[in-house]
Amino acid sequence: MKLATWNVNSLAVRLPQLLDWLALQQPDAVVLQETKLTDDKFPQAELAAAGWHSAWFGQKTYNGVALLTRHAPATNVVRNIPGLDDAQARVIAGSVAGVRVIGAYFPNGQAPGSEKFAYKMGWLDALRAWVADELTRHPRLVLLGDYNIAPEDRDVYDPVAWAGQIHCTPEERAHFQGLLGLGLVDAFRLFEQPPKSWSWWDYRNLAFRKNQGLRIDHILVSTALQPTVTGCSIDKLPRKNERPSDHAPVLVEISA
DNA sequence: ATGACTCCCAGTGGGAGA
Repeated sequence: MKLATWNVNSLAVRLPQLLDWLALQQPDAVVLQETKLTDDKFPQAELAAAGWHSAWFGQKTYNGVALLTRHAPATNVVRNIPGLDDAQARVIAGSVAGVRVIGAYFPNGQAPGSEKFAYKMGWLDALRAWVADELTRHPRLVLLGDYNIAPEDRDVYDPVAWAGQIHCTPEERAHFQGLLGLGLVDAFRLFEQPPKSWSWWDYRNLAFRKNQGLRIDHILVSTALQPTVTGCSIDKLPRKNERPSDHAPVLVEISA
């Protein structure tokens, strides 16, 4: 099966592109972040007309996530982290063909020491505890989305300039390692990849043209699934659109 | 360079993103 994650930065703006991309890639399941739509505005009919089942969870202006599936509706759908009192719509999980799929839009964190950074840390604590629990029930699990964390210096176009900055702080990287410690592996790094592989490029400064970006969108697979992973890649093509999201989709292929 | 762009809600400016 083929799974994908894409921060679309407004589903209202990106829906035509998303439909084109789904037709091209034909994934089995896709998680979206930053839909920026209240639930009443989710384009369920348009996606259904294109052959997609949808589960969604949004809010006004910010955040918002969705889980699209090709063959059947996702089952046992969960919205946000159980037990975490969170006003922000950041997580949607569901079971797809025997795989537990958790799509997440991790908090940005703004700047180390800020209130939003503290929120990010608390959210990451809750996520880790919940994913640990999910793994006991669902050994075949994929955690994918916009992590807003660049795990290593090789995931940053200018690691000196970004040292200690948001997405690159030791605290955020420790949380990423903590998720790996649950028994998850970064699918992208299971394979040889082009150097300077990023999933996000700033809209400003001709950053995409200069390939100045960060790898902050990730697909973590459980150790039970790891032997069945046959590929993982970033699809830069949508970032070349006339009106792109600032993020590119990431895809993983699982043979089982 | 505390910028640059894009999106949103607002309403002709400002917050947020990363």
